[in-house]
Amino acid sequence: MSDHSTCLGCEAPDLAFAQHDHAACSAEALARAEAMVQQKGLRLTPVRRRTLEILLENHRALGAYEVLERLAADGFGNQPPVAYRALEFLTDQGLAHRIQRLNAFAACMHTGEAHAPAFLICRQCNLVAEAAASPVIEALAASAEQSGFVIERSTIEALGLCAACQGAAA
Amino acid sequence: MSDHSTCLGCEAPDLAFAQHDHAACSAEALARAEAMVQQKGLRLTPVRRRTLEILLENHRALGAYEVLERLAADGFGNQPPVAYRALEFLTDQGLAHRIQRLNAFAACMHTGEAHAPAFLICRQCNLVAEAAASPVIEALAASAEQSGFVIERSTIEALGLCAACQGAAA
DNA sequence: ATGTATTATGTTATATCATAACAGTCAAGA
DNA sequence: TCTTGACTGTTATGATATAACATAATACAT
Repeated sequence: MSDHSTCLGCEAPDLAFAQHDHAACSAEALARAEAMVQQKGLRLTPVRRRTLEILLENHRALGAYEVLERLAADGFGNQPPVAYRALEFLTDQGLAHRIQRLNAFAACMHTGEAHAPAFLICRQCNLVAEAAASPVIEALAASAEQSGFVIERSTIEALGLCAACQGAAA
Repeated sequence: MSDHSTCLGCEAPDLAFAQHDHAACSAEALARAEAMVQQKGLRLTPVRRRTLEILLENHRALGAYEVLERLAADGFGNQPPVAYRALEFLTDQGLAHRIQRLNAFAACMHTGEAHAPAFLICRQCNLVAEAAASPVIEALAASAEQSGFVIERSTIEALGLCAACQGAAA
């Protein structure tokens, strides 16, 4: 599955903040993950799959220990490496992203698509949306190149208020 | 002092990676910090001043515990809050920046100037340069606004290789 | 100059985040 | 079926960060 014609994330870049059929949204991400992993000859083992499901439950970022708690409740190991390893697998494969600012992890909403993500983090409701960062990164790369610096990986995270929370605060 | 005609940082956006008179560079940043703090009616106390000096010694980012070690050696307290509080003061006042990716802190090279910084971090020599992120952030803000998200603070950090380290690696 | 409020520093204790190292288990292919 | 590599679990520890309270310095009004 590399066809994104049905990719909810692609239709709504700020999906997390929009009303949407979340059951479909997460089911699709899971299916996409399974296909991707299989195609690479890797294994979406029970812990890994469950970890992804947990992240997919909503568009918040979860700390490793939150994930661990959930995994332990489901009968998996309850020591930190269990969660960290599953999260590492998911982030390595692009199925999840690490949000530096929160020391937390969020499911990827653009699995399979080459994408340099930027994150919009609502400080009120904690929802995290994955926006396209390509133009942003290109601008940065161009400016960096003036001094010969070559960018390999970038972190772009914005903290603010989503539309709903602005309304609520007012 | 709010005149930037002599601001080394302004002349060379990627100062950290360029050869420069670092004694002058750090002395200027310190002087600028003192002026700025005084003008705001705040106090650049000995710990705070020393902390800034330590960060200014080179263009690397230092972890709080590295700073603490240095402070303790200079006769200040040797418990974490000593370093964290000084660093918090400096970052609150815009005299230093936190590098999320490294859990570390770097002296600000554009004190007093309104600036949204982006950081270029060389993974080889660990130098950190502070580049202008305004265009980058504006692009991001424009895209975020489409869904009504309002950005308050952003983190833009790029990891890569500086010109010198590319040469060394080759 | 003296008392009072504020700000800053120091210390203890603990919370939170993350990984090294090793042992046991499972799955796939020779 | 044996072996190999990958995965999971556990123990232990390291690294980063903050809460809470006691003491000290400063500012400032009287």
